[in-house]
Amino acid sequence: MSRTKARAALLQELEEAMRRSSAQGVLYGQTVANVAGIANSDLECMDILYLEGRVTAGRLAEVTGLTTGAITGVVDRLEKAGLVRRERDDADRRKVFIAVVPEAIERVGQFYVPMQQAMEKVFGGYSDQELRLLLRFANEGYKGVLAATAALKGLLDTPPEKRPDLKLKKLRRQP
Amino acid sequence: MSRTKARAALLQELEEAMRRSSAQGVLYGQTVANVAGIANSDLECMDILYLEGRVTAGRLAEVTGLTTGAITGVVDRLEKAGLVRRERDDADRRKVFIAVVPEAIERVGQFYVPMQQAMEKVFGGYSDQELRLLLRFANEGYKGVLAATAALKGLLDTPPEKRPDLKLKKLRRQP
DNA sequence: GCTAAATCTCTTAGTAACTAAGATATATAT
DNA sequence: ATATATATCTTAGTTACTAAGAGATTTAGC
Repeated sequence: MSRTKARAALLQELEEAMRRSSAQGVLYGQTVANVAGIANSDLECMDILYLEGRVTAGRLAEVTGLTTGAITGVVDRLEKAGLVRRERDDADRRKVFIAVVPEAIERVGQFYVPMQQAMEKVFGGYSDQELRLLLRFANEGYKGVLAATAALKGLLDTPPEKRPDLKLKKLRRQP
Repeated sequence: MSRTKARAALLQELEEAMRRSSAQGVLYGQTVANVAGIANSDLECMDILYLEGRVTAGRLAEVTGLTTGAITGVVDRLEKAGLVRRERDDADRRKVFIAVVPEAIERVGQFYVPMQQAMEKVFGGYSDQELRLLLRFANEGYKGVLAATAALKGLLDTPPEKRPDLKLKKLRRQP
């Protein structure tokens, strides 16, 4: 096998391995939501709030791709559960900031313990230098995925008849 | 900063970076479903079918965590869209295998092109040896996530009053 | 072999969470 | 000031989900 061909094979194997592990990551998230007894979108918003801190309802809609109406429902449920608080912005009173209540971090975070333990075990098999490489990849990968998401979203703005549409939604069973 | 403390900080940074990039990965998947015009679960099943090949309806339910009734709906939509075919097992006629129709790979796969391109660009910055490290990590990480998912699912079998429940579901807005 | 239990998918009825459109409240621009 | 824009919420209708159970087929016990 030639040098470049070996690399091509490596890249393909890597792509599949990443795809597989990220698919399993999605399933872990679904399981967390399930065990915690909250909707998937609710957990996703908690995750965004954890990473971004206090954000507006509109920002949640933007990031998750949900409508603002759907976000109202998400925040209603999370607020009623005592996980987040609505905080009106005094500078611009149209805005509503959503903030995680302190104890919620722990209440939700406990369900990530199995994942953290598994990851600590995996990381244990790597040297500091190797971990730094993984960190570099994680950061670059994040930026790559972010760019890819933006590129894909661009397709939504292209005229629908000009892009291939699978037309799967709004299908009802045959009588 | 001491040697071990440096590693602890590195691990924490790594965890956050992974969490961030995997969250963005979820969003990419949602965007694909959106652009393709199919439900999230439908795409998830297509992904499983791509990775595992021909699988039974029951296996899809097991892997996705959906009920078999929900899978019937997923497969109905995918079949009507011409992306999969139901194939009754002749050896055990209760079983229904779901198989991706050949052209569907391309029809769905096109939406992963932006991601592949972004990843190729990222991978370009790594030597073969480094890529092999990433591959090793991806494989070990997959196993770790798989184990973590199983561990978390174990909580579902523990008596609900014995485990911390967020009790968020089935909440309705106040009148 | 024949009956009972188990297994696999599908059906049905009801529910939760979503979208689309527009209402409301506040902010910005002319 | 008035008009336009922005941010969230509300309402009505839709979609995809669950729970429970009905077929259809297979496996186990006698």
